[in-house]
Amino acid sequence: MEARIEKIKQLLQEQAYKLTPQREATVRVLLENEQDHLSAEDVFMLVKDKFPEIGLATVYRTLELLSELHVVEKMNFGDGVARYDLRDDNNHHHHHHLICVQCGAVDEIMEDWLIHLEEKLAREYNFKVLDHRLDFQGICNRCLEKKQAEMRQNCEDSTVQNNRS
Amino acid sequence: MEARIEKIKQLLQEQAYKLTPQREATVRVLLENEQDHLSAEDVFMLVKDKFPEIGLATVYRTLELLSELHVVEKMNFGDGVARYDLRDDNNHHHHHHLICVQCGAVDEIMEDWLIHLEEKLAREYNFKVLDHRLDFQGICNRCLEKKQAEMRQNCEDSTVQNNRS
DNA sequence: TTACCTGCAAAAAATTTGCATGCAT
DNA sequence: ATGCATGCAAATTTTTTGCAGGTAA
Repeated sequence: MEARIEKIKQLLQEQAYKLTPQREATVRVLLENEQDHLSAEDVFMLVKDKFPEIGLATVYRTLELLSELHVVEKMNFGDGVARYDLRDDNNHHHHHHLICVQCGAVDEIMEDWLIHLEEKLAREYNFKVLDHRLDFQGICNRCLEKKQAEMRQNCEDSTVQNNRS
Repeated sequence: MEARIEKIKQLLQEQAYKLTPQREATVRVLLENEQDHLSAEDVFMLVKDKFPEIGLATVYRTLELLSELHVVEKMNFGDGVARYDLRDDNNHHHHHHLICVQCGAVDEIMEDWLIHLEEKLAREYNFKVLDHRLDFQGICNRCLEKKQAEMRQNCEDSTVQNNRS
């Protein structure tokens, strides 16, 4: 944690930016919620707990800055708000998203399945890939299991009823 | 074209919606610009040419409706506006996007490269895929060629200068 | 100092909603 | 007449910007 903050601090300083207390608090919130996909408003409210006098605009400006430095990635899952994902130490993101249309959860797959597709693109389409994004919409394992459990339950119920009648 | 309008009309009527002149004009604009990725505002301005008294809210409502019926897909490319993509006749979209970070062009690849990944997801992650989205950010062939041409030009220029001196 | 940073408030941009009216069945 | 649809304007939501003051090298 401290090491990653240090690294981000260096990155900022290389470009003559400062890691101000507000920026550090923002980065800490992002690190502490790395698996979530927080909106600017989410980040703002979490930062406010530690740093009540911060303004929303500062959070926006910080996220914008971190986005330019490729420390975070600005994403849109189609719900009208931008969400921010921390990138890994090499400023790469090798994950894909599994978006559950039932419960809204966003899970991640930490593998990169697209390397050979990127090569294919360079070769066949003359497109130089700098980054990619892969999202799947569907039903997550938890919702599937819940549904299966319900179906089992219904089945048992009807068995009981059959026995009764 | 007329056949596809007819199909959409049927889809609407199945759900007790009407294909009003405003809605038809909107759908026609989408069909005529199928390869583009129009924003609501874009659609509004194009529809206004044929149907000057239409309101922006109606366009939004129509796009929302078409989106619910899976006639169009609402997409976000991260520039703050929602864009709308017509789906094919089976309400599937088998395309991926090539987004040029230089000129902003959005090209499409009309193949589906993810079928075996979707199988893998079902198998290994117990995730039921309903839809997916694959975008690549990078530099398109046109910008690459332009850059290459410029480099050739620079090279020739310096040769001339070398000859002169 | 100088240039960066901040909070606040106002502005801008995108989208949604309320409402009176219109139109088809 | 009933209920869906519309245009307009107002409201909401998300994000950006202007500005006056603060701060650290």
